[in-house]
Amino acid sequence: MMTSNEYIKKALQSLKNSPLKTTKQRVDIIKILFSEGNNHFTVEDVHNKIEKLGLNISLATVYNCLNQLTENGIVKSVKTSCNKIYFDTNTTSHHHFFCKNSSTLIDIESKNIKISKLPKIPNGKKLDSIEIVVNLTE
Amino acid sequence: MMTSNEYIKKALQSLKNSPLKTTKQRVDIIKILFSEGNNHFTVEDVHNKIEKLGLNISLATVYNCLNQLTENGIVKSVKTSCNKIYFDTNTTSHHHFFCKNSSTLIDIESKNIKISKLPKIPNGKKLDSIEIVVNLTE
DNA sequence: TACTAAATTAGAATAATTCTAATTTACGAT
DNA sequence: ATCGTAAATTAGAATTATTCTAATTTAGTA
Repeated sequence: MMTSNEYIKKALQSLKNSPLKTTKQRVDIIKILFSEGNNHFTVEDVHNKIEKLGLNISLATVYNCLNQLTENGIVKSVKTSCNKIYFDTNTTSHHHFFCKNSSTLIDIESKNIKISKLPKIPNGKKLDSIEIVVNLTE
Repeated sequence: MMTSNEYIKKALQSLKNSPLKTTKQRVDIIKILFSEGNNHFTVEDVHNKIEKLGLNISLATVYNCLNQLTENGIVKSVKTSCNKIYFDTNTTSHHHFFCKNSSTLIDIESKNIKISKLPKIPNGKKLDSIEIVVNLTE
């Protein structure tokens, strides 16, 4: 199990290895995202934390930053049956519980869910990814 | 295999059996939705067909109608990794291919996909539904 | 230290959807 | 058949999430 500092360090290293510049805003956002290890955030969540910390990062930057971290494999984005995009600090292949009442995501490790039969992929297309969401109620 | 008229008749009967009133607009929209059997529509798709047919149904009504048909089990709604809600005339339990390039949905029959292992449902929650989306590229 | 492409920013723009409040309609009761 | 009423429809405003724009600032290389 990694400590939160290790998660942050690792993510900052990925940022350095990416073509993205290491700006103050990106470092602050990465610290917020990875301060609790694997976690899920909406843009709103991140922006709220920024305000609470007294940091001054515009909403546009939060969007830009999260999108670019996603494009560069530092976080992952997840769409759910509510209308917001969630950003996931767990970039390994995995699936999700989604609780409709509380609008929260919970990771399902790959090894804990198994598909034993898949349909034939339509002609001319190729498999990109399989997303499984197990919807929960309270 | 049902004919399109049979699909329409069946849906209109479900409308009659529901607490919803049988209005001209709802009948027109059901005819559009079910005229090709199982199919997927965005609100925009439906509204375009309405315009093309020279019908006069406001966008608000299309939204209201599709939402209420969904609430009453006459259609199903599907969220995809693009940001639109799709309405699905197939109300049986099934899954989807989603082609990211063309933004199209294709049904996967329940029997053609099988989950052989499921994680433990978190305490205090209960299983609502499992949504599997097999994302495709061209 | 200076240069330049990239990043940040505020605010406008867009896109999908929902809300509002006035008008119209479906349909059960008369 | 007609009436009364709750439900449905409507146009347009409002909201929500997100992206765009264009001016300013900054990171990192030369």
